[in-house]
Amino acid sequence: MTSRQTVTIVDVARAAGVSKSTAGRALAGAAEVSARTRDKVARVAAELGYRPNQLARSMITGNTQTVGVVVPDLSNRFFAEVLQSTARTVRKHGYEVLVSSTEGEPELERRAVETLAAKRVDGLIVAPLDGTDDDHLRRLAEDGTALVLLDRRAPGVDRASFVSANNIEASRLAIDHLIRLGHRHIGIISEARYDPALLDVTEPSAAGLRPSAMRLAGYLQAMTAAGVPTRPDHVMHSAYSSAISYDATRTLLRTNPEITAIYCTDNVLSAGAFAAVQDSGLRCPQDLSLIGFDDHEWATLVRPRLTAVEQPTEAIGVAAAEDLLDAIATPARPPVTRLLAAHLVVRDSTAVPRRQDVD
Amino acid sequence: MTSRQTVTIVDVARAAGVSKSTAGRALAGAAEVSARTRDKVARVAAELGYRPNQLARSMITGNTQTVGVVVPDLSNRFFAEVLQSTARTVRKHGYEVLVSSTEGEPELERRAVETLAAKRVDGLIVAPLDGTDDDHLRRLAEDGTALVLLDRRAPGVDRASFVSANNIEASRLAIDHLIRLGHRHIGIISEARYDPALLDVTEPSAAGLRPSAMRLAGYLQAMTAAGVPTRPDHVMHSAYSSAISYDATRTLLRTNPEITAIYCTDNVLSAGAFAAVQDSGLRCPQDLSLIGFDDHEWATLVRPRLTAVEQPTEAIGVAAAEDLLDAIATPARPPVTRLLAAHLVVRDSTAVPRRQDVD
DNA sequence: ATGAAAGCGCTAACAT
DNA sequence: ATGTTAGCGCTTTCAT
Repeated sequence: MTSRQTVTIVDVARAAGVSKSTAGRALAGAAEVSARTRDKVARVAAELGYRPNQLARSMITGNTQTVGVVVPDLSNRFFAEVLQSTARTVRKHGYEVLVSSTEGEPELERRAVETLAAKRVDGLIVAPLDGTDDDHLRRLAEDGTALVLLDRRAPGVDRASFVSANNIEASRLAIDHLIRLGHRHIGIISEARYDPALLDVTEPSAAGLRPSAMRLAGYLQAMTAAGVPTRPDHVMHSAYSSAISYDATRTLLRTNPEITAIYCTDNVLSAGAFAAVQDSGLRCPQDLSLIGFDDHEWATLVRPRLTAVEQPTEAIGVAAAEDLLDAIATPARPPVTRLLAAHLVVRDSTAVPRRQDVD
Repeated sequence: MTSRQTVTIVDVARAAGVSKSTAGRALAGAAEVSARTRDKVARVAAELGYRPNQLARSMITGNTQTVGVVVPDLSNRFFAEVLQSTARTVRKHGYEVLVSSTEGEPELERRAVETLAAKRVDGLIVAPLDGTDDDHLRRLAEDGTALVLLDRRAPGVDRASFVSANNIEASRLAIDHLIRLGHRHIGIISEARYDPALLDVTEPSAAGLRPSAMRLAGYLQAMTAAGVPTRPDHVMHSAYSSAISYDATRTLLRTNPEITAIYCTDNVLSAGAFAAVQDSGLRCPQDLSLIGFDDHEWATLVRPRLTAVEQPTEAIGVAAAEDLLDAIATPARPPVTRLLAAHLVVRDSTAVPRRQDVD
């Protein structure tokens, strides 16, 4: 057979000599069907290669057993691993995953959400971009679709749960470590830009700030709390690219030679920063300490081994999935916020600064 | 509104004062609708927050604008990147991706394929596991569902296209490089086991061999072609795990001290092998050359920089997607095979062996 | 325990 | 240019 013509339940019913409804009941394993007919129907269905049409079923039941996952970048290890653990978790509960990568474009995110909604996913996990507009998400949540925000809260959207690492605390771990070692001039490579207002962002889940802004806030706050003055020129902006991070790091080191430590606040930026330090002529950690972000498989392969702040990636994926399933099962349930703790893995790229710099 | 109660086309039609079909035509942008009613319907639809039900549409049109992607491991960088480029490619043509990770379990693969088929995906890209049974895939293809096999051919399944790197050629690149440098005792870390029959597998797309077996075949053939004897004890088996690869590499080096070069044939095995070489006490590349597989972001971060065989990951994802879309558009079209060339990136982990070993 | 009929939301003939 | 009708394949009343 080359035909895409599929076997329907009517074909099964006819071949088994029963009505369509009986066939349906038998296939569903309903109790009110005689064992005889149930076997007969099952056998005939197998012979014919019957495969139930989930679309038709969904039309009636109103659920598709499918959840959507919308992330900015699937080739980013963080999102890839979150997707992996999310997919595993929901599958155990009978759900599949429709995935969409928005590649940093807000318009793609909007369309992805619309498309998945049109496909009637039962719920949606979205790591929203920093676009201006969150209408598509708000509408979705208000229509009653289960929604979990991942990694970044969307300002106008209540009624959605939020799962993320505690990014303010994550930065504090890194900065406290450096300050304890004696560092006073600590640079940061960030996707966010310096903004004194970040000093006041204390609630790590409140604002709709991007993770990078949260991490910058944590840096500023930890410095300030320790009595170390923050300097705008020590906050180096970099776009979401390893190559750009490389340049940013080189520039930071060149223009601010007093810096004895660098904290890099993102997965993809860490690789560029590490390479830049290697090429800078400075010895790490003797001349310069470096802290990366996220767990890289290369953290223990490079020399010096990389000290890094690691997010509980898998736990985040599981938490997002579980909360979504919960919201699907109990629509009335109020949204929850789950901030998971990051931890600092101290390896060899951080040490006491060579010369104690004093202001 | 907290209700999941959705606005249907009937609601829109009624509010616009037209019939259901006119509303449908207007929404679809059909030409035979007057500009006036089209505007009216569009306005009313927007006001009501109407969102077309793609399920209902699919019931009629017979296509879901969705393709399935089934891979063994989403946290493997190779599959993550293939998924990324596949998703991007199909999205440009109006398709979304249902993804499933089989985590190395054949039973999960079978279920995933069944589930996606029940959801009536228009086509499927599958990187099949090495389970014994390919019935689920054969049935799918014979039912006329577009099917592209990724990375590994499934023996019993013709009527499916095949997209992969040329793994035999990939190994030849690595081994020729080493032999040209003067190596005669070259070990290999492989997920496959030594098998002399692999010497005869010349057609890189014919057999249903796993990529690892193909790469081992390429190793054996390149050695033999160069007149270098192959030795079963130089073929070191490792399971799919970086830690196990570490142990395998250590063992290989201990038991076969004559080895001057190691070729590692897999993504996740490469990290373990590199760490093992670091810890072995041997200097790389002076005492031991190492070739890894796939492009790692750490290849240029470690010292020595890693020489590696790189697959055209993105091109593979695009090719798989394009072929699938082609097969969907032209069901009668015969399956095609696309073997993309890998290339060797020579960095610093390979060099002339210290002592020329002679047999 | 089984069958007949209704209908999920939409598109696609077939009218007019 | 618009309305009417008939389904897509299934589940779910409602009968019997």
